[in-house]
This record gives sequence, structure tokens and C-alpha cells, in this order.
Amino acid sequence: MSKVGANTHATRALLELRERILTGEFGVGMRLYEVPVAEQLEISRTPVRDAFARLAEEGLLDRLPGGGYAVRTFSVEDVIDAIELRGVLEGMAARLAAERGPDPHQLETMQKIVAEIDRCFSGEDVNIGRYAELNADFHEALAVVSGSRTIQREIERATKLPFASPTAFLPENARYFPQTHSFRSAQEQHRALTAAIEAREGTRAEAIAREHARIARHNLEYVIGEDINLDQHLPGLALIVN
Amino acid sequence: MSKVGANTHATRALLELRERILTGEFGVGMRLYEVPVAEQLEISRTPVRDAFARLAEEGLLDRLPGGGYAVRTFSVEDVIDAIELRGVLEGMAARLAAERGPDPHQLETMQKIVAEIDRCFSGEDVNIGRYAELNADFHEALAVVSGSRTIQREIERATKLPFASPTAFLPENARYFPQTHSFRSAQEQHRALTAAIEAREGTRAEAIAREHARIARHNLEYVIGEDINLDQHLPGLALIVN
DNA sequence: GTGGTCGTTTATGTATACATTTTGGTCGAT
DNA sequence: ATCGACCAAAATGTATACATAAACGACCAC
Repeated sequence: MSKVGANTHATRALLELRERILTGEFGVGMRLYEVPVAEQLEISRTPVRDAFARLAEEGLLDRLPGGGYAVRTFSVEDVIDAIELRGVLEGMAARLAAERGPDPHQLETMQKIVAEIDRCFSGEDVNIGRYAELNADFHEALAVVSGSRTIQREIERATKLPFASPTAFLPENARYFPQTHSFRSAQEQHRALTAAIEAREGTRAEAIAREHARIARHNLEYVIGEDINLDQHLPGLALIVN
Repeated sequence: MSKVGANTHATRALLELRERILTGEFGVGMRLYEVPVAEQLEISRTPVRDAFARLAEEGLLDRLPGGGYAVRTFSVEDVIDAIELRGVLEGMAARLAAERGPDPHQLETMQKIVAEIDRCFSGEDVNIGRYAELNADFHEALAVVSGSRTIQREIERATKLPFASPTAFLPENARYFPQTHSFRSAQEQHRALTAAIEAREGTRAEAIAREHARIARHNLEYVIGEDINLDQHLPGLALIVN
């Protein structure tokens, strides 16, 4: 643990503040001041400034024209577009992989993850926790198989907003969602996407990836429609205003 | 001029360092140290740190694992992918505009810019300077007509890398490029893209926007192929290693 | 009631000193 | 020749004091 960032005040502030933002502890649009935050965290202003800047970079804080930062507000439309963006980026990743030819090891990694996800459905109940884990692995592998550092960076970045991530709205268990059957169709998409990449079918791969990303949108609409108070359970939901 | 950023040491450092990076004054991959840079710029370390962080956010500096920053290196492939990414983002913008219906005023703005670009071709010589200016305006209007803040942010961000911007490799005059006739075909794409959006043809709009972005790729390949030493004239070219 | 000006308070920008970590070179062992 | 340990120098992280700008409230004029 000698790497900078792992145990610095700035990093700890970043983690703490990110958590508070995502759980809604700071109201949306709320301005954050260096001095009170530094006092709360019992550190000096300098690492707080660093943390603020990093959170702005992540898209969770807005820089204000006169200096300072405020918690960023997201409309439902912003969230929909962020999800759509991830789909477009992952579609591009899939297309590039198919067009340029996937690295065999990386393709094999994807195939192994798909096989492992299948095992989540082997019992009567879906093993949601494991599914979520592997789902994230699959999406990471998808970025990697693109063979493009640029795309990997962008997907990583787009995924930082919790409601746009592939695991968005995947709770630790399924009690909030009546549609666990959709996990199976999601998995079919994983399988089809992997096959399309292998077959060098760029257009097909892109289309599947885009459609696949819409799962998060579907879940969002479900959550919004049911007016479920899930702030504590679905990170980032507190940031959405409408 | 009371806005933070306009005249702070941090902003001046940001502008100065960005310029030096893009002109190749710092070698690619070169590590930048706070103390010497602060001395060169005759300011303290604090604004230098701010500037470094912002340049990392812009993608021009890499954060190092042990702290500190280095000038980011781009392979030709990275640049190609950055250009492709812009095409994909602008394609998404065009598609969203077409699917959701463009705001009439914003559409009119695009149409006016297209008409104004036409006037750059009215003489025997293309008015390249004006073309470049209006080209940038067109692309900004394209981001705006998407009606999506998310997309606007992302396009703005993708465009920050100079070789991925719509004006990439558009010099102040055409003496470096024998293919000024390609400006005319680019303008036809502007026109077609605007018409596709107006006609609510999302798939067509997206395809045109993607193809349009490839102009920068074409120009890149020309520059690389001719081995033209254009560091001082084409911002960011100095960052490309191969 | 509204808008502009002024003064005070608060917040951010900056410099600098100190603390901690990283880096690079040297030396010794294998 | 290579690797690991050690140490000093350099770099980054942090705290704090000071400088400057922004924000806010009060007051006045129209």
C-alpha cells in the first residue's frame, strides 16, 4: 500500500464525499464549501480541494463560475442519456473488436465469463450477487476486447456514474424487482454479443451491445414508476431530480 | 472579468502548459515536476498542481501511480480511435436530434451556418480561415441540437484533444494539403446531415456524422504519410508517437 | 417595488513551511 | 551480472497564514 492515493487524505476525502453524494446526504444542487467540509473531515483544505476537483472530473460535482463546487443535478433525461451513452460506447467497443479481430485470449475471457454467468441460473433462484459481479466482469472484458485504450478510458469514465454502470439498479437481491426473468434475457445478450464479436459481425455486435445497455434504462423507468424510495440501496438515485 | 479562472495563476498555468504540451516543448512521456514548473512560471506550486490536475482531466497528462504527472503519449491508433469516438458521439447527437425532433431554432442555426459555409466557396479560392471557423460553429450546433446535456458535455470533452476536434489538421491556409476539394465534400456532408436531422432520419443522420468525422482521420493519414514536420502548425501532432 | 452601490463577511486562490513518500544511486551478496 | 538493502535527495502531500475575489445584506434613489 505504498501507492499514492491509497491512503492519502485526499483519497479518503474523495471516497467519503463520493459516498455522501451518492446516498443523498448532500442535497442535489447543494454547494459544498471547502472550510466546513474540511472541518467535518478533520483535514485541511488542500486535500478537500483535490477531492472536489476529482469529483468534478467524475461528473458528480459541478464547477461554479465564481469558484467552488456544487452537487450536480441529473434529470431523468440526463440519466437516460448517460445510459444511452454507455450503450453507444460499448457498441463501439464491440464493433471495433469485431472489425479488427478480437484478441483470442480476451475473447476466451469473455466466453468464460458467459459460461460462469450461466451457472448463476443453475438453481431455482438466480444468484444475483454473483450475477452482478460477473456482469461487471463481462462489461470490463468487453471494453478490453475492443483493443482500444481510448475506448477503455471512455467506457471506464462513462461507467463511473453509478446509474449508468452495467450494474446500475442491480440490487443485492431481487426483492425490488419482479422481473428477474430479465436476467436470463440479459444473459442471452451476453452470449449473442460474444458470438457476434467472434464471428466478426460488427454491425450485429454493436446493435446487441446498445440494446443490452437499455436494461439499465428499463430498470430506471421501473424504479421511477414505482416511486420506490431506494436512495440508500441504489447508489446515485438520490442525484436524480424530476 | 470577474470570473474565476479568467485571470488566476492556475488558469494561466493551465493555458501555458497546455500550449507547451501541444507544441511538443515537453517531450512525449516526459514527467512534469511541480517545483521546476512552478519556478519556470514564477508562481507557487499550488496553482501548478491545479493546472496539472486539469490537464490530466483533459487527457493531456497521465497521472502516475506514485503521484505526479507525465505528458500523455498517443499512438497513431489512439488518435484514430479518438477521432472515431468523436464520430460516434456526433453520430449519437445527430440521431438523438432526429429521433426526438430538433428544436426549430437550433435547426435553423445549423441551416444558417451551412449557408454561410457555402459562401466560403464563392470565390476561386476557398476561404479556409472562415471555413474552419464556421466548421467549428457547425459542430458546436450539432452538439446543441441533440438536446442532450450529457452529449454536449461528452462531445465538448472529446473535442478537447486537438487532433480529434472537427478542425483538426485544418491549417490557416491550404498549402499543406493538396485536397482542398475535400472541403467541398465535407460541406455536402454538413448539408446532408442537417437535412437528415430535419427529416427525422436518425439512422441516416448517424451514419453521415460518423463518416464526416473520418475527414480528420484522412487528414491524419495524409500528414503521417507525408512525414511533414508540422509540430508548430498542427497542435497536438507532437504528442503522437509511432 | 426594483435596481444599483457600498461595505462587510465569507470563500477561494496563493505562498510557504513542514511532513511523508518516492525515486535513484551505491554497495554488498549471490 | 543481477538483485536486494540502505540512504540521501527529490518530489509529493498537507497544514496554515495571508491575499484576493465573491457573495450577501443594508441602504438609497428612482
